[in-house]
Amino acid sequence: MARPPVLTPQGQDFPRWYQDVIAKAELADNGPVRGTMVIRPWGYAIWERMQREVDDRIKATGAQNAYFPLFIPQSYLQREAEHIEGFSPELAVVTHAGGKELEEPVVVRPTSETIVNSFFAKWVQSYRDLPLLVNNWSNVVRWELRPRIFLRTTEFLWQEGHTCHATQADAGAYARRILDEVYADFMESVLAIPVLRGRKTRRERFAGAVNTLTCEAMMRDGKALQMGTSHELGQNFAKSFGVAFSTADGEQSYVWQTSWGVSTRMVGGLIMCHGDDSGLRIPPRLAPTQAVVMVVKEGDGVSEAAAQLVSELSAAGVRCELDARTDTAFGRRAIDRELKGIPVRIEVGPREVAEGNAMLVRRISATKERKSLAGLTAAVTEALVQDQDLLFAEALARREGSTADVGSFGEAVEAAASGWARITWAALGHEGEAAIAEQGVSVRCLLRADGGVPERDDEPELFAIVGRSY
RNA sequence: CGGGGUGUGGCGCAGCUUGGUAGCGCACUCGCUUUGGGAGCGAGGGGCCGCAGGUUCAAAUCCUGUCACCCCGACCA
Repeated sequence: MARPPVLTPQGQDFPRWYQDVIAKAELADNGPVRGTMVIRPWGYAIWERMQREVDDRIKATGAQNAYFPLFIPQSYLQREAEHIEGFSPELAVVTHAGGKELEEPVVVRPTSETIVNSFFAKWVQSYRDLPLLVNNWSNVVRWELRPRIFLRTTEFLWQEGHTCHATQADAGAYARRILDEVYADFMESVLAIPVLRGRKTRRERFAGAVNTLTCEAMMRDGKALQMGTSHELGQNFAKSFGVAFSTADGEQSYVWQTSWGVSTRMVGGLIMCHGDDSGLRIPPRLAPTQAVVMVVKEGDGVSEAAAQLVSELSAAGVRCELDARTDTAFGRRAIDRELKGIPVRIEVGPREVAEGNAMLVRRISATKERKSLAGLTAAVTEALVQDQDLLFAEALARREGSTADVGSFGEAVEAAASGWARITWAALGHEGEAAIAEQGVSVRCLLRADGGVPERDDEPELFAIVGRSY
């Protein structure tokens, strides 16, 4: 009966556990080119759910989707000095095509600020064209030295938003709105991942931005994951690309811009924030399949009862599927669903049908209860709501319990071995930031004392959250 | 780029020291028995031993070179 565990236990080797879950839950495979990945149907279904939820929120802020090209003239990248300096080490450049060498090499987009702005320059003429709010769902390529599937891949999928505003205040407010209403809301209410919203230090800022806002989450091993960023670009790109407009007074002015993105990295965050030694745990609001009705064993009326449950659950709005593959051992199927993180399992067999009930097995609360067939749909919908909250509460408690208030660099580094440290920015500063970097520890973000997002780096009484990161 | 390690069926590994023509577990196929927490038994299929040279009657094994990948340090969603 005692079998070796399906997955390497987290406590034994976390990175190994991560690789194991991805393989066993059939999320993805490594591609043939280093750093590339094949996202398998279950992994992609999760991504599609993320896309849907994020896309709805983006549109609610007034942005519209558009598409910009994969290939960008190399010269475009060079127009913004900091930007090219930041990205040049990781660019993939096409020098040959159509059987001959190209006159001007073409880069595969690492991000689209340059090509987007070259068109914004044409589209924006008047203050009446502002704000211009555009979002692009795409793939991008950044040649990675040390790839890690979903977390840091050479090619990844994401959305990148690009906006133009008439004033700095408007741009700043919009960058903040994306952070709050799109990213943090999605991560907390759908992914059930608590995030700290903060401001990046100069060192951690996006290449070409004047301010980078971030959502930082803690993984189960205590490391931080940057789940999403929203940047204020100031007028840097506007000046490089000539994105200017006539104000109501007839003056020429450069636009103020933002850009912001979340990527398939969130899938990695989902895995590492919620997964346990039995596999994935997908929050109900995200789960592509929320409930699976399993025929445990054939018998009188079993298939009919199972089919009936599926149709009742579907009618109640539960994303639901039937598993009647009784040619495969029950234990195998049950474990497979656990690995994939499906929130609720309903087990029906001859015993249950005879008694007029079914077994409700919950992945997140790890409970198993007998329920009458008549009350099952209500019990499932209630369980889905409760377990969404339970998962969030658990992650929040873990983060709180693994964050230490410290007063020195040394203590911060020590705390970062197992979690995060909170230290005043005055005590740390840029020198401290450089010092802890030697130990592989970085400032994840700056916060106000009340947890609010700072407007400036030099506000008094700021706190730095420091830790190891992916 | 610096340090450490590994390349053997789809996956994970043994075999190498002391050369003799490749094996184990999982997975896969077929059959029977099973089916309430990774089923059992039996029978099968599948390997350029990373690549290229060399030594030898004979190389997965010894020698030389080379490539790839993994882990740890400087950058990134």
